[in-house]
Formats: sequence, structure tokens, C-alpha cells
Amino acid sequence: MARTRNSLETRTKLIEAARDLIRAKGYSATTVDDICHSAGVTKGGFFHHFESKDQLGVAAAEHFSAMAEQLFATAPYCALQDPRDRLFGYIDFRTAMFGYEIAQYTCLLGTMVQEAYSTHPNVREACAAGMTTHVEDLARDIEAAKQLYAPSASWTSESVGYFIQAVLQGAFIFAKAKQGPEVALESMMHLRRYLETLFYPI
Amino acid sequence: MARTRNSLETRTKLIEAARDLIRAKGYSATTVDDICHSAGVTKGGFFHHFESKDQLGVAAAEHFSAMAEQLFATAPYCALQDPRDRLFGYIDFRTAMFGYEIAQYTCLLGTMVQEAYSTHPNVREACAAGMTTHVEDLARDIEAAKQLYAPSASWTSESVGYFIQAVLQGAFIFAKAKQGPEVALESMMHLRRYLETLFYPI
DNA sequence: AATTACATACCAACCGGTCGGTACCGAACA
DNA sequence: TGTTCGGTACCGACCGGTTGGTATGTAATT
Repeated sequence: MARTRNSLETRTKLIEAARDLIRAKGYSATTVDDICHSAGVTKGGFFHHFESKDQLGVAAAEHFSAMAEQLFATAPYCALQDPRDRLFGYIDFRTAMFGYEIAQYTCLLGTMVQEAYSTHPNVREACAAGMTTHVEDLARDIEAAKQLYAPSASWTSESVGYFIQAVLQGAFIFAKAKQGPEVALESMMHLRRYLETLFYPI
Repeated sequence: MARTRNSLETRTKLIEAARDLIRAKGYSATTVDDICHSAGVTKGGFFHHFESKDQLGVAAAEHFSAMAEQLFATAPYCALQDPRDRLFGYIDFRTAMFGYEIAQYTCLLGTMVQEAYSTHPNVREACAAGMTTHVEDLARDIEAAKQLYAPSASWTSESVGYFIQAVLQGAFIFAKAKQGPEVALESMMHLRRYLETLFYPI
């Protein structure tokens, strides 16, 4: 084993192992030993980088948020001129992700916050922050599209952003429950249909 | 302590304690000791009624499903003649529930299946079954409303039922993350608006 | 008398976290 | 150039407490 003794690399390996395990088993069921074994690090190494399991949860949420931000900031649809097209590009992009394995497209933040919201306040806060940031990013395109296609509509772009995320989170739950994306994909179709009614061409 | 030595009552107390604890802390973080303490039963009593924690999880899912079925089968809106009115009665009824405490209106099935989908197949199956049954019940009104108000629409009533549930599940996640129902309520409003577009009066 | 419905006491495995130690680094100094 | 040195990265044995689950006892019900 070529141990490279790279602090950042080890830390990242721990976080990514946590991300994958928590997405599959949940936060509580994922043990520190699990994470260490999966990352090829010992317990001593783990607690050198994180002072508690909770703090790793927070770090994982932040890491996930950063990854998502980067992913959706560099996706092909971002190059589109029309903000409405970018919004539907986002929807279609996320819909296409349901083609991968469940543990690859589900949201770490939504999974963690369900378990942690009342017992692990730091984790809850980190998840909420990540989700809020993502909605804010999304809401910028929604707002721009609103100015163009529905300037006098009564809804706020922020609430539409949250609605989109709610559908996604619910779709993830059904993908897990049904062990497949079929039902989730139909929900994404309904979501798209709704958004089309919001941004009717002038 | 008035020990009543009533088998069914003890079993129900265990299930309801599990329901409340799991909704607040998740399945894995809820221990058998927790449940026993909360229900006022010892561990011996617990394992007299359930042969494993998993089986309790299954029983809790079934209990929750039965309770929900009863709740939504006897709610005031069920008396309405028009299936479209019943559907919106359901939406408004569920929207109103966001006024209670988080742990009272969130869905045990959605919470459990997030954690259990890959590691506790029996629990996953019980959750999926309960959710499917609920959607089927709901889809009956949707189908009847479709016949009246949108007979030639291309969507299936089942998919609309799942969409409604997806929004609800997502709304629960945001209510937990945000520690309040505001964002969730806005999502319910968007959901209602969408359903209105589906069932436009003839 | 037999069965049911619990309580008590207990277990091995596992949990998050600690701790003393070690391998390795770059900088300072001779 | 070689040596020392303090700090960082990491190891792995260990700890007290907790976990799901069991073995056994006993009082009430049938």
C-alpha cells in the first residue's frame, strides 16, 4: 500500500466514504468504524481529522453542498441564454440523473436531515444551509425567467425553488421505497408540466 | 402503576412509542430500550411481542398505514359529493396538518424507508406497501375527478397520487430542515395550484 | 395444570471516543 | 551535509457504556 500521507486527501477520503455510506444506510446506522474501514484509515486517523462523528456529518454536508454547487454551475444547460431554458435544463438534467444508481443521485442533505433534525442540531443546520444555498442559486434563474415570462405572477421565485426541491426529495423517497425510479420520473414529469404553466410564453 | 396485563394494549403501546420515537430520531437511533422505557414495558415484554426490532418496525409501518387509512377515510371532506372537491379537501386537510408539531404530521413511512431501504428489506417493503395503498386510495378520487373534469388527459391518476405524496414527503423534509412549516406550506400551495390546472372545469 | 404475559438478570458484540506511541516532514543549526 | 527538533499525520489497543437479543423466573389468566 502506497500510503501517501496527505492530510487533505485522507480527510476527503473519509468524507466521501461517509457520504456514500450515509446515503445507503443513513447517518445513525453508519458507524465511525464503517467509515474508517471504507476509507482505509484507522480510528486514530479519523479522530485526528474530526473531533466527533457529528463534525464529520457537518463536513460531509458542506462537502456535498460544494460538490452540488460546482456540478450545477458547470452543467451544459448553464450556457443557455434564456433563463427559462436554463430552468428546464436544470429539471431535465436532474430527471436524467434518475438513470444512475439510487445511492448516486439521492441527496445526502435530505437523507441526513430527516434523521438528524431534532437530535443533531449541527448536522441539521449544515443540511439546511446547503439546501437553502442551492435553492437560492436556482431561484436566480427562476426570478429572471419570471421577469420575462410571468412578471405579474403572485408567487415568489424562492417558493418555486423550494417546490422543485420538495418534489425532488419526495421523488428520492419513492425511488428508495419502490427500488426504482419509475414513480419518481413521473413526478418529475408533473413538476415540469407545472413549471410550464408558470412560465407561459407571452 | 396500574398493570393491566392486556396483551393487545401493551403491544399497541410499544408500537405507538416506536412511532413517536422513530419520527423524532429515526429508526436506527431509536433503541429497543428507548421504546421500552417510553412504553413502560421491560425488554422481556418487548421481545415477547416482537421477535426483533425489525419486526417492530414492520408492525409500526402497518399500524401507521392503518391509522392513516382510517384518518383519511373518515375525514370531513370525504362526505363531499364531487370527487374533485374531495381531492382538494384532502389537499387542504393535509395542508392544515402542518399547523401541528413536526413529529405529529410527518410520515413514519417516509422517514423509515429513507434509512431502511437498503439495509432492512422487511421494513422497506412494509413502508412501500403502506405508501402504495394510500396512493391507491387517493387515486380513486383522482380517477373519478378525471372522468368528470379531464377525461382525455394523458396523465394517469396514479401518477398524480404519487406526485402529491412526493410533494408531501419533500415538504416534511423542509419542515424538519427549516424547523418550521412555512416553506412546506408554500409547496402545498404550488401543489394545489397545479392540481387546479389538471382539473379545469369543463 | 397449562399457557400467556410479562419482569429480571444477563450476555457478547459493538458503539463513539481516548490515548500513548510512531513514522515522517520541513526548518534550524552546526 | 548531517543532525537535531518540534510538529503533523496516523496507528491500533483500549475504555466505559450501550446495543439487540436471550435465559429464566413468576404471577395472572384460561
